[in-house]
Amino acid sequence: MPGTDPVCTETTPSAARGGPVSIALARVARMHRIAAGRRLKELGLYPGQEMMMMRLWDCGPVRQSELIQSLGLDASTVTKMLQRLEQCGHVRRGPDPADRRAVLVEATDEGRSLRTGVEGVWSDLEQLSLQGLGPDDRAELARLLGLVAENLRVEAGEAGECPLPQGNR
Amino acid sequence: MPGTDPVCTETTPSAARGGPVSIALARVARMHRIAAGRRLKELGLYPGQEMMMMRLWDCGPVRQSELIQSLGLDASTVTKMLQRLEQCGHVRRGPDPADRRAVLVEATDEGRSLRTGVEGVWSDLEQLSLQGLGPDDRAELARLLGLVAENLRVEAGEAGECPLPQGNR
DNA sequence: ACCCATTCATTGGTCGGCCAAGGTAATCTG
DNA sequence: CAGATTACCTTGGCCGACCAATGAATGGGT
Repeated sequence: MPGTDPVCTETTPSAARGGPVSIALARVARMHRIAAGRRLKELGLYPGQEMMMMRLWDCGPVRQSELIQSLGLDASTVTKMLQRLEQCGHVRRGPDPADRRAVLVEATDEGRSLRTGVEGVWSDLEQLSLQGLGPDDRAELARLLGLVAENLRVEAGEAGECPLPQGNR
Repeated sequence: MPGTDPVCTETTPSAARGGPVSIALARVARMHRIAAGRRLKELGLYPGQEMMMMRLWDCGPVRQSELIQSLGLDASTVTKMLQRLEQCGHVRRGPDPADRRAVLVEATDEGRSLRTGVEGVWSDLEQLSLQGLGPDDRAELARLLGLVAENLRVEAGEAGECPLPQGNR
């Protein structure tokens, strides 16, 4: 610790020695999100909104609470995101006649028109990320990520479980 | 718009069909971050700050610009984060005598005392995430994540490259 | 019928993160 | 040595995301 220049050009902080995979995961995810953001920006979307729209494309008019559950996000996050999406014209919101405190959400035609663009972004990103990986490597990666997701699902807010494919209400 | 109940309990949005790995990656990363956040909160840190502190633990007094580069974050993000960390007493900042526009950052003793806690959180998280994975699966996951990181590094802001292990100035 | 617990959504606050602009200091030119 | 260009940081604005607290409507007990 005397007059040494610590150089410090370590790529992995020493305190993260105990979690190499976690570090790699965090880094990859951030880069992935950045790359997604760049592409989504040209569509007029912010990262995170594309998931919302995907859900709406599949669903037709949905109650906000179902969106919250299926996305695994906080209620307030969804509220604000929908307010912005509504103001941009991508989404329409209205009261639920069956439950006067609920809100029904639906993609507008303009929102639906984003679909092909988002799909393109998404598959483009997939292709970029997995460049140079053979089919077996890709499958293996998917499998391992699935296992990790299962491990984390227990304690994290469980985003996206679907135990009952039964008629909803 | 007829009386159909689309059920919609799909766990994967159909529009994301083209990027299964990307979807899994995003989900896992978010759950991972949430789990990290829960644990870091008990240490008085917010998710993201731990990386900053790790860097500072390794480095001694560093110029802010080096932090920016090694973390791969935006300059403004680092500025604000450091302002908050300074106000919490985890970090000290001062002028660089050699360059009057630069700022030197250093962890305080209080900041250094967080290290064991953060290491614990990190390894705890690693253990939770990789539960049930054998050593070879873990190595495989690390390898595949490394490949993906390399693919994304090209276009994303390259967080954490260290091309020249040479004495700096 | 009544009250109480639950659900649904919103607001306000905080943080991490980005971008765009700006100001100051160093450095590279001519 | 003057002028333009770069590097370093800060500010302000915006968005995604969390938590905590609130209000409104529903539903269940007794």
